[in-house]
Amino acid sequence: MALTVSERLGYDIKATEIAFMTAKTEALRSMGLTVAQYAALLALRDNPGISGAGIARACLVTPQASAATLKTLEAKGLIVREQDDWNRNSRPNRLSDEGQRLIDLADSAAGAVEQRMYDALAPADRDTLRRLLGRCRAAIAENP
Amino acid sequence: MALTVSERLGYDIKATEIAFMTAKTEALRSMGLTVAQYAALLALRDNPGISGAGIARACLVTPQASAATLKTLEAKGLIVREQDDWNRNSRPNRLSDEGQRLIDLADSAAGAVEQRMYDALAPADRDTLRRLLGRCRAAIAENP
DNA sequence: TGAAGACTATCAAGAGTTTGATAGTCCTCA
DNA sequence: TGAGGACTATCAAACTCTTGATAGTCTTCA
Repeated sequence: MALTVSERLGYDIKATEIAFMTAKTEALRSMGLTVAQYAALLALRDNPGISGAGIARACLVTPQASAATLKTLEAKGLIVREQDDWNRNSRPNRLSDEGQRLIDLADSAAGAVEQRMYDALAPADRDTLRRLLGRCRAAIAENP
Repeated sequence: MALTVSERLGYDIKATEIAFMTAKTEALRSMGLTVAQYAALLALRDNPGISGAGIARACLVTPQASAATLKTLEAKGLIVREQDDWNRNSRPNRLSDEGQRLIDLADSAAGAVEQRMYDALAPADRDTLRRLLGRCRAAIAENP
């Protein structure tokens, strides 16, 4: 017997993800950043010199998607794409001064959304939510 | 003080949503349906005659996106787009026989993913998860 | 040393979605 | 009755992401 729509947890998860994206998009609009660009800058701030592929993993997107984002960020002068001296096939990325300034500003705006969500839940609730979502992912990953 | 990445609940929510989408995409691949098409057919099965705008709301996408999906489904012969006799500006959509057959088949496959997630959680856990996600959405919606 | 495997970067093409805008239709209330 | 507001459908353009494929580089191990 199939589950009715209201019984499906996927709907709640998707709705929450969309609400989250919408709020962040709104918060970042005035500074001309997309959510993807913000996420890449954030990963870059926390991991200076990270590769494009590393950013892709951190942001849960494909390497191609992150490459496109980095291209845009470089054109905006927010990051510097180094050429490794030892001539390797990797291009470490770093924030420019302007990028550093902007990500701090952006994180004040978009991070506030996350912060509201964080503050709305007691520490035990946060652990519970994380744990339940982890169980969901584990269940999804099971073999059919 | 900004939250560290590991403290951010948004990451867990996004990761779960992606895992869910990936599993459903995989389950539907063999029958040539995308997740968006599956979702539209499901909304249509549960609400015969629903409008395109109604499907958009049910699927949490824009009316334009649902219109594109319906166009594809009509071309595949899975739905019938009626022209309201009373000449209104609405086009009720219904499943064709083939569409009815396919959505049942598709829901066996993709619904199983949802079912695994459902079965992995005790009833109390399911309520808790839904309630916590609801609190997150409420917090996100608050005024900054 | 040399070959296999894993990782990184990038090009190209296609699919799907969003924003923005236009127009017809229905309902409500003054 | 008639104007306003809400809803529906749809066209068009831009954007982002994905899949698919190619090629260079690093590491490991026989």
